[in-house]
Amino acid sequence: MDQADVVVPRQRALKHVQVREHVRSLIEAQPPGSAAPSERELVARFGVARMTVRQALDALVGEGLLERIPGRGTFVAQPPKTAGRLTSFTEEIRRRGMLPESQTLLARVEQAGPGVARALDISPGDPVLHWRRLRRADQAVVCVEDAYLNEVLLPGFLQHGTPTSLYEALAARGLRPSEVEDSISADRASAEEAAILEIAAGDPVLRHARRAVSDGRIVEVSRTCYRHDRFTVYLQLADR
Amino acid sequence: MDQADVVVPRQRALKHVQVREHVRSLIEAQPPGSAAPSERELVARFGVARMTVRQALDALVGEGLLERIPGRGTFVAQPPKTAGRLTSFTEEIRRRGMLPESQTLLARVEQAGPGVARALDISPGDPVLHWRRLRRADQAVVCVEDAYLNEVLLPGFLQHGTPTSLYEALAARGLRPSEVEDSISADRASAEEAAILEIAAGDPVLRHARRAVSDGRIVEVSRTCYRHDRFTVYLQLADR
DNA sequence: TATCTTGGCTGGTATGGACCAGGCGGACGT
DNA sequence: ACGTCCGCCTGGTCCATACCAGCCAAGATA
Repeated sequence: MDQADVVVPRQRALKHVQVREHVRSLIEAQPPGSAAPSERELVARFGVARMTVRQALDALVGEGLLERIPGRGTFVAQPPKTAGRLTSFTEEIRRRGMLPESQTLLARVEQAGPGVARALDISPGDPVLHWRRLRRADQAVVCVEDAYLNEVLLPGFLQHGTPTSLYEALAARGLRPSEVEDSISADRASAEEAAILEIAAGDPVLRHARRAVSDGRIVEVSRTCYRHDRFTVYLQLADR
Repeated sequence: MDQADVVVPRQRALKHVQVREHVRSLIEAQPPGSAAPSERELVARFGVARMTVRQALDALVGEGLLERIPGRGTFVAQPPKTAGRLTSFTEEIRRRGMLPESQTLLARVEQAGPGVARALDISPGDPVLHWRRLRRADQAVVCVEDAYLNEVLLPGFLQHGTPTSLYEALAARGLRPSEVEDSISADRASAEEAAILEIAAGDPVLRHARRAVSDGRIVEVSRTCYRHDRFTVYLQLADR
């Protein structure tokens, strides 16, 4: 093996990706309904074939960012539409125009118990990161969350301070969840939960359990207990 | 205007549609993982350009029916995966292997109040079907549901008895919801709800509100109140 | 026999040309 | 002043060709 084989993965930018990202940056600040560059215009600007431009636009149309109207042009599609999907607490609170905060109550490596081990698809006793946070929105206490992370996938995850957004930290490691299994139920607050959430024991709470999968690997298992008066889950589902 | 202009809209079958449907029929009986015809094979078979074949296969890949593997071929994808989506109470209970039952407490045409009118996107005072049902799973009381239906879209809906499954009845009229907006929260049972659900007033309940859209028209708005000890919402979400 | 090379397959990217139908506005004729 | 028609622009469809990278098995080589 000579040096020539030790190439940096210098992926030469694909034409259609260049065009796609250029258009994406053009339209992301545009209001819905405004016109995107025409296909032939992009052909001239980038010096590429029209099929290449169409491939780029197809991707954006597929993402729901653009809308084609034959005979008229290509336009920025209506607002996010099916927004807020697969979001974390931080992202969800921000989306509602509030300021998310997070106070770590506990962050340590534990040995997985049988329940957590099964949920994370590891063996009981394997190391897991247990991270308990009290979460606020605009200063008001909203929920307490216990997250269990597969330590093997996240070496030294909590060494350099605790990130604000778990999902953003996972994304930075290429482990952003792409699929989740959630369960949502109502229950009574335990004495411990009530103390943390500043409510009375037995008050209604919303429980949310999540198993998050990234690239076929289970990266996060969490259980969250919400004050019933400060949080509602909103969902948009579509059959396709 | 002569007769030549009065053409039947004889849409000559588009090539890529022909190829797409042919491949669809080929693969719909195949087990996941089996190979689909290669692109060049389809080019030869249909006498079309490869771009056309790719356009056809792109559509099927987009539908999740096919999966491309560079250097290997195109294969029938794993089954839909994301099962049980956009289901009604009846379907959801059946999916859990229990027997759903429904007892109509109220079924009549009312004048829409301001809240329901806004949710149904009609004017206050317009006629709406109000249908309240007590719902059971394996005989056990689970929830009470208030559904409001757009009377204009469903003439004589409750005339010939009340259907068991609302969604199946809607499907029979081509109005099965394709998109829904849900909100889920925890709360305390009101005195009336508690009496119906055979629990104590103030006990925790899970509230579920839904706006269901079919073909761009809002067909159903409902509010459901679940006993916290007998129902949990399960969800599978995926980013795409 | 075990390893290496190679060529034939796959899908992925890209070019450049061609024609169609539909939206739309300006030029034209009434 | 008004309506019609035509030409330009748009995206939609389709063709023929070319080269790339990855997979894989068969044949060549050590």
